[in-house]
Amino acid sequence: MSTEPTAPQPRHFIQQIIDADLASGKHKKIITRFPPEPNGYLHIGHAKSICLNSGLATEFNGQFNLRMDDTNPTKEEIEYVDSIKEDVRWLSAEWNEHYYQASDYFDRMHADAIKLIKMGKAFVCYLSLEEMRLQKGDFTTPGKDSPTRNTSVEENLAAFEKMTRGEFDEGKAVLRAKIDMAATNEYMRDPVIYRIRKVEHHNTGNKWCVYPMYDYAHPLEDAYEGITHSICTLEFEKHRPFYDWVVNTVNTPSKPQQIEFARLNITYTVLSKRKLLELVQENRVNGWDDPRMPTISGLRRRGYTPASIRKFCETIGITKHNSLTDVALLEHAVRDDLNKTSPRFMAVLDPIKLIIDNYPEGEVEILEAQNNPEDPAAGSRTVPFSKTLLIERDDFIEVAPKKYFRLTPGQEVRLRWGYYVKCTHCVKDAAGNVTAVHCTYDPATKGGDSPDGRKIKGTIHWVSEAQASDVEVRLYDRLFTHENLNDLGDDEDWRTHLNPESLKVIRGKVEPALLTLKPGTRVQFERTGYFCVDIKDSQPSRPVFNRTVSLKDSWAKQIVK
RNA sequence: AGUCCGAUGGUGUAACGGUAGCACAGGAAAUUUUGGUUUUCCUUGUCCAGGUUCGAAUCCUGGUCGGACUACCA
Repeated sequence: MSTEPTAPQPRHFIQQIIDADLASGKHKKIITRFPPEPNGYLHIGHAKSICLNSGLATEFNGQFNLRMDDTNPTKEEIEYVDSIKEDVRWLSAEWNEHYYQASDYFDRMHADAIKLIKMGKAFVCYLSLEEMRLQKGDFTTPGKDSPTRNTSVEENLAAFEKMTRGEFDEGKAVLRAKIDMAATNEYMRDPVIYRIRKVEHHNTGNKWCVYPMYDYAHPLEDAYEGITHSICTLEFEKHRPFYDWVVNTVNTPSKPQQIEFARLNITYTVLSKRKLLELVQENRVNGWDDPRMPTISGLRRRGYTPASIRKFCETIGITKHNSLTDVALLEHAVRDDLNKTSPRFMAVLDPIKLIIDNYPEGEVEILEAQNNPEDPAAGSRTVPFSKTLLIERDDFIEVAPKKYFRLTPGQEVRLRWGYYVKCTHCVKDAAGNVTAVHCTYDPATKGGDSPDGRKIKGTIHWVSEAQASDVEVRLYDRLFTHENLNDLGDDEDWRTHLNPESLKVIRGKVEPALLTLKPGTRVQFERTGYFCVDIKDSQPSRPVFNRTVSLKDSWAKQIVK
């Protein structure tokens, strides 16, 4: 039996490299890794890398490692380690038992540094930072050799030992690889591989006062773990020759291959750890998990699902050229997911009274409402109905434009799950603001169908005033008003483009069923958008709702035209 | 300035010498107890100039434009 021929799945360049490596027998099994430095919270750009690396491991039946790249104790904290693990787990990238820390390799890296010294491939240099910069040369001029470049192996061994014991102050000595000061690639001009940092490390405490540099440490970490494909972003392209130099000169048993891909950029947001840290430190947002932040924790709190983020990462693909992804792609991914999965409720965000003049005073009816028309299995709930309701202020207009299907004097609309009502008139205050809308209902249309089959164009949502609850609703919008934050002039501060209206806090009126939801629950407010119960600030029976994303609104578009 | 990398609709991508396809965005319609969803249709593209070839988005040469790099950060 043969399966129906299907179109071949498009394969990006990294999958093709792996295909070839497996076919040639270079590798039997692949091992990938995600190696964040624990100096900040993960963001959607990291999600791209996590999905890529863990996805490749799954696809090729390989292994995925999570590794803290913690070689610089001055910037790293245990708080970040914990948040990173939580976020990677939330995205359901499974590392199983393969959790590692670069700092656990410090002994081995140090031994390999001694190996390099013995080979005459590394030396201790006493040049100051400034002197070293001057001797480095530039794009067009070769660098100058360090005065200690040709000292004996014995001297270097002793000097490195002194460094390691803490006999030098910070900045007084470094260990450098001995390669070529005239190399066209600056990263090959005797790069520093160990520096002195007399700082406590969150994992190794005060055991060390010398710490390996990224360019030296990273290839070794990969090699120690047997990583086959070490995937990083484009800015490391020029580091690759040194990566290979380390692997080949130390001659590690396994020889990982570095592959670079383009990092993610999204319109109307910043995606650099430094800028995100500044937003937090300058209190421009309320922490790393502020729902406006593009961090994983921010998106989670905003109501994004892991599946929607994974879908987004799949959609944007993997290439080597820099691009700017429209945030609409992200929003589409979450709408698409939430549309299928979230139960519907009625909530009125900008209430105005609707009084049904011919409805009995004091009567309360219990109506049945479907939870999700997309999913009959989601069942139904009940909503109370009475003479005085609250509806959206937008759903009434005294003088209606063409094709307005909502309430306007003389027009009939359907109250969702309720009755047909016909608008009669409105009441205004002294200033001319509408304070209440009046209507009459047709008792024969209970549930929203009319026996005579007459068609109603507009259906609006509502809550019964007496039974409605007052809740806090947070309406989030994009954090920046500028589309491409990478495109600013040198003297232009990205902060000036912050959107002053990125957060609006309002009080809404909601149906009773909305009060008992657990924090983190995602729902749709019918005709409005997707919301979730805030996981931090909600209290029992006092939920706070975060707007994840609004529904598409083609009427709003039409009205603009 | 040098080296390296890249260039496909408005945006993100696919096509690996043989019909430029998909998704988003935008537009039109049908369906709809959400102006949502769903369905159908439409608009819009191979950076430029040469070359190789029966045939080029794809290979070659030259240009143009964009990005990365000048840390004892990662």
